[in-house]
Amino acid sequence: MPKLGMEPIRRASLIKATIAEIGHAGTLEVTVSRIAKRAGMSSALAHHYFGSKEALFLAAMRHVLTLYGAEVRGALAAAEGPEARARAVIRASFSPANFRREVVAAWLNFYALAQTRPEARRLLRVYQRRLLSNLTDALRPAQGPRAPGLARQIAVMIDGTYLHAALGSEAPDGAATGAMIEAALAQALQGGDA
Amino acid sequence: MPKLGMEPIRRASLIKATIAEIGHAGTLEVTVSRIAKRAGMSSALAHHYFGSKEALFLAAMRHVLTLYGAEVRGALAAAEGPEARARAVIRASFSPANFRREVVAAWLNFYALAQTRPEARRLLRVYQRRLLSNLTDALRPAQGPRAPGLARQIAVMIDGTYLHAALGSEAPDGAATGAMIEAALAQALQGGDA
Amino acid sequence: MPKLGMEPIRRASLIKATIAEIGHAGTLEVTVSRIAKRAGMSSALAHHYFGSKEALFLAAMRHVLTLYGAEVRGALAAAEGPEARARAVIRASFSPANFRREVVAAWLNFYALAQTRPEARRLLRVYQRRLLSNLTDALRPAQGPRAPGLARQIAVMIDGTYLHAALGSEAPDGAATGAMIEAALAQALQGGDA
Amino acid sequence: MPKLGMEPIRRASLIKATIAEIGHAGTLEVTVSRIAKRAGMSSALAHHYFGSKEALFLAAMRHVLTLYGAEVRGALAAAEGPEARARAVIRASFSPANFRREVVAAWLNFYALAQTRPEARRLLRVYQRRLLSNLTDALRPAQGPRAPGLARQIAVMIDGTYLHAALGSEAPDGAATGAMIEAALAQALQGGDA
DNA sequence: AATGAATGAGGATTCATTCAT
DNA sequence: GATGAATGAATCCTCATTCAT
Repeated sequence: MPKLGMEPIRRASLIKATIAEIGHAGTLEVTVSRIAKRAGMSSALAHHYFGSKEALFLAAMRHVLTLYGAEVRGALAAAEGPEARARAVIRASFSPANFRREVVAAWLNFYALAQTRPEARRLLRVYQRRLLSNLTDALRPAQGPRAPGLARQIAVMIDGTYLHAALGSEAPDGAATGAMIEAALAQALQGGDA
Repeated sequence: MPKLGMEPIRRASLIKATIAEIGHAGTLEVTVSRIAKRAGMSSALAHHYFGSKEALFLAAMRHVLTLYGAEVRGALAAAEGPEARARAVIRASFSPANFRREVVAAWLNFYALAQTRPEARRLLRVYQRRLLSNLTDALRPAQGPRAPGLARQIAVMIDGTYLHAALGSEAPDGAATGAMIEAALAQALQGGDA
Repeated sequence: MPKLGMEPIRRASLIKATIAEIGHAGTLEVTVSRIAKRAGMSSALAHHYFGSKEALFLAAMRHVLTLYGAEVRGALAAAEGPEARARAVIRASFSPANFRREVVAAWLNFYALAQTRPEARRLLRVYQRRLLSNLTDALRPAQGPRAPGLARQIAVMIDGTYLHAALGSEAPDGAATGAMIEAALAQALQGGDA
Repeated sequence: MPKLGMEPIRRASLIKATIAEIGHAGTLEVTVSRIAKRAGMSSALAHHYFGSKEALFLAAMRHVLTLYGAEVRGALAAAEGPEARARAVIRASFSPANFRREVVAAWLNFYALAQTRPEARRLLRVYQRRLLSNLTDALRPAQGPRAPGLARQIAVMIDGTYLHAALGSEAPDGAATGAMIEAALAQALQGGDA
């Protein structure tokens, strides 16, 4: 019997290395060799497991989006009350795990990738739609017909914040950023009630 | 017979072609040859005028940012009253000239470029700072200490909207988008007054 | 529990798969992996049994030539009289077993292989020599000194026909082809007698 | 004004080098780099002029076939009388220019190539058809309905001879070979008349 | 016996850039 | 000013082959 069960380990290593490398370089123009080296293997093995550079990129995207989705789901489960649910989504978006320089850089580059690769675009669209529906569902009980508009507004602010963070030089401050958006939300809610 | 005064024309052609090509490809991975061909000259000439691919990209960025800045300035000059000035900035951001698929795609890619190239980063920072100060200045008379926060909120929404637009499949609708942000602004102002 | 006696079975599978794969691809540029997969095993096992890709190719060649040789011998044994013996050789060359698209393609590629690999060349030479002596022996009783020339003429026609068949789009028609050569032979004999 | 008119020179060099390299290696598995080096340039330039390895191979094939066609046409023009015309075709096929080890090896590999590449197959088919019609036309005046069969017989012998020559170790002897086929032809004609 | 794991070597292709004219 | 010519360096990808289990 041969050495077995390496595949999932290698795949995970490669995905992690891909995100790290893209984050580090700030570009999608990273070579498969670099990624493989960071993951501790030959580039040939990377191709063996993923078939192509693009497939590797897409897997990395899927991974980031999956992690994010899981975090949002977890936060939603723990939240009680509509407003709390909306805040939970925001907070998850800026949790330390997601809102790291590295991941933010990768995220931005995935947006760029989505311009060219249909599959990447599809993935991001799914993410957007889910984010939007999560927010809308959370806001509807209290805001009724204003919910979709508010949800969009918040979604746009989350993405815009990522964009800004990608430009900052220091490590992005998730807490502060989240607070800002939550404040905007609070104000919006308050304004609406007035 | 060397044609005199060709330089500025050639440079402009190349910059325009660069933006068009990046917008069309949705990537920075466009070749100098393609750009040059679109501009109706040899790639060698492109190098002659700009020295390197990177320099050409930066010039294109500068061009986009300059156009945008001019538009904002124009709108500001025509606006009367603080709120009108804030709305003017928003509207300029989504004017037909700026908020085209092509330009949006280029813009997004410039953000990605800024991750790697300090000069690109510098340019985008200047743009951000100016946008922010324009908005803050416009809002301060009526909002006082709330102005910076509101300004940041709007700025983030503008950028977030660009990001979203880059993902959409149809031509982005500047009017609708601008209206959404203006509505958010109005609400924020109203909420603040309450 | 190691299965005993698998070796000959595995080897035969691999040889068959090699011919099939070359025939199917029309090239020697088939990978060991593909061959092994077609034979239902891992490429590592193929190497275990044959040591190298080249050795596998040579074994496949040997197989084809051996089959052909057997067929010729069988036909000769059944033939009575000089002319019948010559016709038997021709017929064997275009028997359904040998004159299949797949085998013809492999055959042609083996000729190409013989350009580079001495062992492959040696094998083909042996085949040629045998074919020639079979024909010569068959023709000598009736044709005397003309036998060698006639034999060569027929041999050349057989090989040329394979070449043509390799180019045809439909499955090659062994019966018709053999008939043509036999007719040529008959004419030659008749012409000689005249 | 730049250095001009290199293209045809380079293309010719590359085609010549391709044939030489294939002939020398006896395989299509020659690298573009080797070909380019033999032609005295970088492999990048080879790609610049031909676009791909396959295109280069096809151009080389076309060249060989064109040369052959020209030689046949020349020989036909000089021949007087039906039989002489048929002999001319044969002789041209074994002229020193065409029947060189190198070219024969390339020829054989082109046949192998034709198994995979439709364009290569098309080219060879054109060659075959032309050869056949040349021979048929030459033979019809004297042989009438027997012409097509005879033509095919000769064509097959020509190709078979190339195959045999590819296997020989010494430089192939065009004169002797041609003579053999001509003898076969003569005999066939004589036989037919009988 | 058998195979998944792993890689080194190599090859086609691309491209920014330089240069001679 | 302008360009065809030319290339070095890189990158993705493939594959025969080896090895540990």
